[in-house]
Amino acid sequence: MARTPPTKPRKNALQARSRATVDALVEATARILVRDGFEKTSTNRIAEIAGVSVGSLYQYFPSKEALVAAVIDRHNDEIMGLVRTTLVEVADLPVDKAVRKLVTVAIEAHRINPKLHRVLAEQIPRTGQLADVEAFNREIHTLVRAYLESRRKEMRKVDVDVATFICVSTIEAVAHNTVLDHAEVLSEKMVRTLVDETTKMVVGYLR
Amino acid sequence: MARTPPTKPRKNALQARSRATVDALVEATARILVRDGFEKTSTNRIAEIAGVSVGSLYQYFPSKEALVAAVIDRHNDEIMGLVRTTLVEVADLPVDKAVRKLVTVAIEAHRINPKLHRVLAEQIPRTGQLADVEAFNREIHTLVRAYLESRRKEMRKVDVDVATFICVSTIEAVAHNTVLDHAEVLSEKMVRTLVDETTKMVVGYLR
Amino acid sequence: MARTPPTKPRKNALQARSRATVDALVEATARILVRDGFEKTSTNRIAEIAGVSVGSLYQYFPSKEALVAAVIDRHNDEIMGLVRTTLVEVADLPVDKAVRKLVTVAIEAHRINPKLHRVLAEQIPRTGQLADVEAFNREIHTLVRAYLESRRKEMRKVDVDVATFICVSTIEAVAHNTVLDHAEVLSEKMVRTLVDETTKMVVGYLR
Amino acid sequence: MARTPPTKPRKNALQARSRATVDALVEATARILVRDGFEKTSTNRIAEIAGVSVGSLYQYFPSKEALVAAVIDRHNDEIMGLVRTTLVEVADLPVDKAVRKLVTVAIEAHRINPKLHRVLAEQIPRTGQLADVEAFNREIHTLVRAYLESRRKEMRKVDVDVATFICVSTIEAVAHNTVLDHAEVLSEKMVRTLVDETTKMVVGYLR
DNA sequence: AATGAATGAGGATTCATTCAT
DNA sequence: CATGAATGAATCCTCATTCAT
Repeated sequence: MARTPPTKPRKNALQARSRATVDALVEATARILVRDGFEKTSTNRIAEIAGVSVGSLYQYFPSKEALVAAVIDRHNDEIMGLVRTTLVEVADLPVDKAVRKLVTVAIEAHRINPKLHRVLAEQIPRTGQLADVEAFNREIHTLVRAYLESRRKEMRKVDVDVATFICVSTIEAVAHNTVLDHAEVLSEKMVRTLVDETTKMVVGYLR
Repeated sequence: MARTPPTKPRKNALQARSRATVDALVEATARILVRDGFEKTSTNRIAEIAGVSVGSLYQYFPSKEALVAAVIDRHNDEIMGLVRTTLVEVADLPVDKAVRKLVTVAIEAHRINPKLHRVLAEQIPRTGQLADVEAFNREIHTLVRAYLESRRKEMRKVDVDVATFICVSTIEAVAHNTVLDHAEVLSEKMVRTLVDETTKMVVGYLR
Repeated sequence: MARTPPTKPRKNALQARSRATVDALVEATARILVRDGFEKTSTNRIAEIAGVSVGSLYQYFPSKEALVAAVIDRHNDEIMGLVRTTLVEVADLPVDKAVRKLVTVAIEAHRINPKLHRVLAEQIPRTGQLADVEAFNREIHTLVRAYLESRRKEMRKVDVDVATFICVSTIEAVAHNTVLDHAEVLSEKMVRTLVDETTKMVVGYLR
Repeated sequence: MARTPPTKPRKNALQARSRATVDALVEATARILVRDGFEKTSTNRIAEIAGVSVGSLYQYFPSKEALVAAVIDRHNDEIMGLVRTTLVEVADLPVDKAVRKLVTVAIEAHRINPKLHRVLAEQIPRTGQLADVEAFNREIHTLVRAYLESRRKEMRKVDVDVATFICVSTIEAVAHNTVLDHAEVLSEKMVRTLVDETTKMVVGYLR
């Protein structure tokens, strides 16, 4: 394995000014990542767009990768916010209603920032410390698994882990391809159709 | 939009020696891509591993991207070979048998060279001329769609395009996650279970 | 000639607190110089180790060089303390006793802080204002010369300046090489032998 | 210990053009080292002065330190050439003649390029792989020791290692200080006086 | 006086690409 | 056709120093 650059933030930046700088840097990174892709994202450029000097950048982030990692974390947090909320809402619903909500939220999550999502999906491995991403995946798996476990009586006999794996993969893939392939032109009707169909498939599979 | 480098091979390399050089270069590119990742894949290194001078490399490929594109094409060709063959074999089979075969071949395809697959999946967009990849996706879609169309009578009423989209997404995702997440440790039993379950879901959905 | 940075301390630091800060800074500089070498000695690091902000550092020292110069001065002062004392003690002693004492004190001086001594020996020219170092050398020369002058009757006919130059060079070199080459492993027996031999050589030369 | 950059040349550069490039780089490094000192010696500057691109520099030297090491080696080779020759010439001479020649050659050696000598003396430790320098010192010690050993009968009873250490240190120090302190203004008369006196001291010591 | 966030010039190094041989 | 030396723009990152608070 190649050695990877450090990814942990350098300071915690609790003061207001620092906080603003850090935010500007992460925001700028996200923007450039979307506009130019990972390879063309240089630290000098990030600093420039953030309206900050390179020196400040390195005061808070030890490397380019650390910035990308911060962007990933921020994005994942947004997504996890949605997903967690949904899974709580869904806890007492029957499988069909729940799956529909999950499919819907998956698409919503991908729509938060589709281009960023794509770039990040591509760049995550290069970030080195992808621990956060694995944690992200694990949490989703755990939450979904817990739901399925609690609804076992409505379902046919399945290995819950296998079912979780297949459902999460499927829903994620449909959402990903829906949002990313069809880019910006995504009619509400189309979305509804895809939600319907995906729900049908997953629910059919579980029961 | 940034201008992208040329990606077409420079000459047709009809002579035997040329052919060998080209092959060596593509092979070397693939190997380094797997070993070191895209960022550390330099043309000088590729030439060295291929046992050729950089000058010769540029005789056959106008840019680094062209080499990566060639690797992608070669990999996609291998996959498409499998898929096309399978879809021919499957043409006269009922949906359940057919889906099972498709799921199986999807996993096989991902197992051809999982590491390369992963790297390529990450690098493709950066290649500029991603036309090839879209063509690849389009062909798969077309082939599967044709099969489903021909088997309409076994299926419930669905929009064939939507069904194709969902089925292809699902099968691809399960295969991808199965092979890449579970890395090298993938028991045959596990594979069979996942094939069974995925088949069950997709077939259940189509009928 | 390149312009050199200012090297004089910024204020006289008469207040007790100031004095403490200055000391802490000089001490920190010396420590980092020894630990990390000149190139890795940064003002931010010095301030940190000294438990002071960079801003404060620049309140007392106008440049990094000024700090290094302060360290050099402090070190030279320690050495000159020893040497002056010894030359006073030695004033009434015959040449053989005197030389032995001088050789001994030279080795002692190098042993005060050998690592710092080495780093400083390497860095001094870069300090710009190497005036202090020349002053240091001049004072030693002057003191030794005065002693030799006063003992002329015990000695053969020599140019006192030449003799001073050769004696000081020799004693300094033996002390330097003894301490720095043989690093930490320097038995007392070895030291005694070297003192004996060097004394023999120098005394033999003078008489 | 801090990690040190690589110091071994990258290629052997046997072709004529390469050889010229390498020479130009080493020569340029020496010149800049003398003119601006180690800290201001940047690779871009070296390349510029050498009339070569930075890229070429890095084709042959993996780091700035490697270049400095090459300069040191070249300089040491020049000196060792002189010293070896002298020790051969001196092999059959009595101690007094021999020492005189050695003192003379030591001063000559320091006069090859006094400024470079000074800078290198200061920078050697920072070069990391100082192996070559130690080898250099070891060889001098070995050669001188062998001579003294062979002339034992002319000498009083001494530990040959101790005598070698003291003689080499002394001669080196006098030469060093003579050439470097008195900079450019060094009359032949002065040199002769110093050679005479140093020889007298060392010979007196050995007999 | 002290703080420490911010600055940005400058330095080391890489690598796709060209071109003289 | 092949070679591989040469190029130099571009990138990451450091650190002495300043200055608003």
